[in-house]
Amino acid sequence: MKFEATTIKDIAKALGLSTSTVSRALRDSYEISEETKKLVLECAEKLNYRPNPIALSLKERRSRSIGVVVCEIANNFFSQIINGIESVAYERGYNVIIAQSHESYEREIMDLQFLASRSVDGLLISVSTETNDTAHLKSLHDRGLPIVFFDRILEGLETHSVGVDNFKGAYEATEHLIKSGYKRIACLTNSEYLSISNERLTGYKEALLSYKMNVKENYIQHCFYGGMIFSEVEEAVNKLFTQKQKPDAIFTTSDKLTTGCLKTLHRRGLKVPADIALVGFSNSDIAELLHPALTVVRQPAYEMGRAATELLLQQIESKRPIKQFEKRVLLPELTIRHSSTPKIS
Amino acid sequence: MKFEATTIKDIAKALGLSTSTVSRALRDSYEISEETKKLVLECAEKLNYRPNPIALSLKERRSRSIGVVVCEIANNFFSQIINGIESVAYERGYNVIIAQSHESYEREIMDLQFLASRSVDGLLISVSTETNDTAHLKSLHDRGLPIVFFDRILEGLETHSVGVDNFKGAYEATEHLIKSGYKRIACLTNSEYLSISNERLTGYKEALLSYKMNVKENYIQHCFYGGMIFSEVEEAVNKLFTQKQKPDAIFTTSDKLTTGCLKTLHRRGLKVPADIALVGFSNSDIAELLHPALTVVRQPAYEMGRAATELLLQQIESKRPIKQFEKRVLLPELTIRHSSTPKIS
DNA sequence: TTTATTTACGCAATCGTTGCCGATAACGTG
DNA sequence: CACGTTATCGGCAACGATTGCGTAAATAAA
Repeated sequence: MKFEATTIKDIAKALGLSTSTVSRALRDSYEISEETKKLVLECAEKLNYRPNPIALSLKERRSRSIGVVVCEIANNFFSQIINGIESVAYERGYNVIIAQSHESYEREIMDLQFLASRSVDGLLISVSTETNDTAHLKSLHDRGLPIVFFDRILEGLETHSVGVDNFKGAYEATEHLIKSGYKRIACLTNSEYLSISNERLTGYKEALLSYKMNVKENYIQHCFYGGMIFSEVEEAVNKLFTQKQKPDAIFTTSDKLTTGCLKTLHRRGLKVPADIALVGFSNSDIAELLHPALTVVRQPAYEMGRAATELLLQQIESKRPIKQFEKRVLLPELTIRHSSTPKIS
Repeated sequence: MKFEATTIKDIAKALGLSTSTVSRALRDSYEISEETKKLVLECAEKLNYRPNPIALSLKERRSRSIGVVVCEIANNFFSQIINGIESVAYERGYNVIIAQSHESYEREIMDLQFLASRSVDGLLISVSTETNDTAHLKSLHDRGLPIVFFDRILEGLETHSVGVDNFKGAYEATEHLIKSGYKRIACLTNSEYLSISNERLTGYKEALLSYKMNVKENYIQHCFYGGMIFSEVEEAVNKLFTQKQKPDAIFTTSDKLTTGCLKTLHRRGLKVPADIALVGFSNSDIAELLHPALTVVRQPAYEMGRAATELLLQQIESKRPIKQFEKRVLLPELTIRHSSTPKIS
């Protein structure tokens, strides 16, 4: 099964011209007479000619495609990010090739191999939870592949990056719980490898300290796979309830952790917020429909995707290597709903 | 900024061989001595050689990439589908290029242009809600581009297709409402252009008729943009409540319609299911956490994506044009939760 | 020893496009 | 008339990899 498209040769043959002339006529070169140009253009139209991007890629050594690596597509936050990425890429005539790491370092390396071998012009990546070194990225980057980090950012590689103010998001969420009267606030967070985990965790801790509350390590649970595996979340939540002093609120630091946590609380028959309050990072657009309506920290995912892609394309299309790298930080937004209703005590 | 990869020429030069010999050695041709092969292989390893897929594409007239057109990525159902698509494509060494139609016919045509010009080897498409003819697809299909429909299937084009038994899903959902004691069951559905809408609507109607209940046209509301635009859903729901006989249950036929409907009911201050029951198609994985826990018809989205991609790749890689087309129909699953609790009357 | 066969490799064309150079004709200039 | 200029166009090579064909050398067969 082949798909035969008309080439510049077909036009040349039809008009008795050379391919060079046709090529130039199509690119509106000054060397070609208006008459010939018109002929060529008409013929191209008639034969429905489309330049072959593959041939162009080969010649120009660029593919006009960018690679995107995320842990999962089926995740509100990332699908919204991809939406933003796709919108800019589309505007600028670029393909988006998507790969999922499924939170596996090994798979991430395979993804990069794959994307590099497909000659992507640039890379947008939110690293997997297992990733704690930059070796695999560095080798590509050193060979000249533009890379932009988004969401999960790795130190040790000089590139652009786009994220949110994780500290602020976490601080405000925790502060909100404190101000709502909660005294024993636990935190469910991702792998310690991830920059975002640590920033959010720090925000949580700082908020507690600001209000003269203790940071209890027992109240901090790490879920290595960040909610991708439900049983892990369930176990972490259960651990929180083995404490002598049971927490009266939980702050969760990612989308799947938040929903996973809520699910576990439901299964344990706990009432939110009566028995325990819940505030979490989430980009679900039905947070208000949850039981109870969820207080969430929402990230501007679409804008993050757009910003990251703009930075990447700017770098790809830059004539000179870029030395000055930008770290763009957007603001998360706290939306207060019922899951953190002020405590009655 | 360029990304220089090692080519077959570099190996040839390094070893004092011709490119043909290197090429053949790498492909383990019988014409090359074991000795030379070993040299070449070692050198390729050392220089970290990766064949340039663009050059291969140009020569073999295939790009090893497939195009996917959906209305929206940021939608549970479609992101799960894409997950399935990506999994098969990755296994088989294909790229996935994603385009969104945003439910616009015009945008869909542009997407197809774009994908065709990027020389995709095949196309997976769930048409936009505005699409009601096959002209744009037919011209590509006639020129030999393999196409597989999924979810939303268009008549008038002989291709493979993958969907669910929409009739059954809708029938069972409606039947469940009937058996739960609901008497005035309304239906919120998508554009009449879409095959899935009609099949689901028919399932709804047939269920009513089977139980000797009237089909009231006033109880059927079409949302042209299928929930993509919230205000449309809100308006449709509000219309249902202007009836003299207000409905006591709503059946919604797609993911965003279901959540949009629930959101509207919340805003109107209606209790579900006490004031009105709700059952809908949805692939949200937090349906059980909604208020109330939602009774849903869930489609095996991941499997649909996998099946569609397998059919497409089979067609792409087939030597002879395929004459016999398959319509693969998977089974949706009804999960009963609280939003359709038996009526107390 | 001569001829046939095998082994192992190189040359060149090809995919579609463009850049560089060269060619040709018409025309103007001194 | 000789030469330079300009306008228009064609030929060739190259991007990276594959492949049909040709061929030299080595080996086997006659």
